[in-house]
Amino acid sequence: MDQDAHDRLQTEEVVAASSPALAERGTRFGADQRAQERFKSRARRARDYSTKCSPRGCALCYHPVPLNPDFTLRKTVYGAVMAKGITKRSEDYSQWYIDVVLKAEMADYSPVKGCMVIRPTGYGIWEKIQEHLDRMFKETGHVNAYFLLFIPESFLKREAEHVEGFAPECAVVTMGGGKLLEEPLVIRPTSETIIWDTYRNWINSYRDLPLLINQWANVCRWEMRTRLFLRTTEFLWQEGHTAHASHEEAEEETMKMVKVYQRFAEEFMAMPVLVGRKTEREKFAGALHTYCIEALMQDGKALQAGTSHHLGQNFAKAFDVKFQDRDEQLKHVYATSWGVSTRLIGAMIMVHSDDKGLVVPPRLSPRPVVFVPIWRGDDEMRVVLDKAREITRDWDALFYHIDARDQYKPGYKFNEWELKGVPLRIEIGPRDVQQGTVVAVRRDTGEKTSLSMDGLREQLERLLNDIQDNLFRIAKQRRDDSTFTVNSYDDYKAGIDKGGFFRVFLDHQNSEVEQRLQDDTRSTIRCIPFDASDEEGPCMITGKACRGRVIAAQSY
RNA sequence: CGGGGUGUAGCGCAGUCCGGCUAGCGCACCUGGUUUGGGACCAGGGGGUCGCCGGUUCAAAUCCGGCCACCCCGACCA
Repeated sequence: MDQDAHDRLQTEEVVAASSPALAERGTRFGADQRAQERFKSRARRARDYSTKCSPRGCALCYHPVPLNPDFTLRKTVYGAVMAKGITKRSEDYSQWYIDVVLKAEMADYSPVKGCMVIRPTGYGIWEKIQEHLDRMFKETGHVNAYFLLFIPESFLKREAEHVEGFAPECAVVTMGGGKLLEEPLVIRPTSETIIWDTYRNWINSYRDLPLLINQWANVCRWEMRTRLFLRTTEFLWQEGHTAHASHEEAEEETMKMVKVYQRFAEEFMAMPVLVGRKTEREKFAGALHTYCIEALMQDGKALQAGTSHHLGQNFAKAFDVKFQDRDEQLKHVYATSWGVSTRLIGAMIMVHSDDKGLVVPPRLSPRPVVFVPIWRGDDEMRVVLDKAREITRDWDALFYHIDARDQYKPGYKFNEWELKGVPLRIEIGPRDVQQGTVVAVRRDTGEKTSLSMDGLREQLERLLNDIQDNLFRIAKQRRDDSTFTVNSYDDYKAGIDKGGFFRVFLDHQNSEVEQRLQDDTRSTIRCIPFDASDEEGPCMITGKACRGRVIAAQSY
């Protein structure tokens, strides 16, 4: 079906389907004539803007009550001027971040508050993250499965701490098919409950253990304040959920996965991280303890980039998941869960990017090399493009891209690809063709080098490795330069607003200490690092003797 | 929920005080031509319920009343 016919069909169906239904619902909910008119116009607008609007599935057309009659769509920002107009980091870091996300076309605002559209440039990076992590999960014995989006409300209430932690930020579906549901369905904020309810049926014997499953999914948490990629109402993530026969084995798994995250962050994202344990206050709702990786952004704020939880027997008890052990006893299983999300994309941006735009580490780049051909007139165009195609004939198609667009001049393309963070740009013009060379330009340093066309692929791979290493080195240097060791609370208060990780003595078992820290300084204990020394000292707030320094910082 | 800001074409804005021609400008977009080693140029063209509702008026983007949305900064929070 051609697009026009498709649109016509949808229009007719939507109007036919929505108007009577709306009118009926309007009556049912006691809405007056005007509200109905408004809602019809809202549905019409939704139809106009949503070409995918299916008469059976469109949430906008089928919404039972016009929650907000003056519904308006958010403005979108794409398509206009590119790198021009990126706020400098030094001027306004938050605005810089937003500018980079929007202008590099990573994501866009959406008609729904707090939600975003992940555009191909951003989604391509998520796919690379998935590709590498998925491999690492499978290499460590995990398999993928998919559970469900909807969680019966009662499930969430089964684990006391868990429900307390998540209830306030849950979205709940109360209607389906035009009728009130028997039991409201929570849109998953995380899947422990539904998964453990399922695991009960899958686990009988110690021979069924360990059960090592991962899920790639979307989740929904109704946050008060959202930021592109860092905290959105709906986001994408992976959540691993494992079941084990013993506490020790679950602990080993929890530790193993936080280390997988560390390796991924450092080797693929070129992002150095601290690895450690969360305090009681900061741990996952329902866990015995939580391990995490913490990264430092360029503005000196910390960002939690991944977590791994030892859930003990809490969920097994709440959902009655037992197995018969070798000793013939019935025992509750031990659980872990671990996850990273599209927040990692935000981390990548804030660790590596610069005032010219995005900087993508080569290993996260969907196409790390872009050719910008240069020509004068049709003859040269043919020669240059033919040469570029000849050079790349045997290359992996996902290694490079030839930007043959004729409506932009090379200079424009240079800026555009820099804005989008492509690690390596290859300039190839008539002179190069004659000399058998190309010019390679690194995104990280801006350095230009002339390379021979012979063995170009290998030279580029070397360069990419160099860029990857360099990005990590710079990020690590910055992190180390922004990590401070202080002993007095006064010194801490004097320094904390400037950002950075602070190695301090704090009585982290006392939640009042953390509360006071937060009230005084808007900072928190990010983690109790694994590699903390045995050094002893007085808590900088209470003076109580502590062993080992913790990491405190302001955070996102 | 508090503070600040903004709603006029896809984006950025002018016009609003002091009501009045057909609502402008730059970028982007379309057509044709010339260009192309760091954001090209010329000519022509398309695109706007001025956030929404109501009021005042011969006449409202502009004045009055009400509402809504979004962004930023806080508060809150895995």
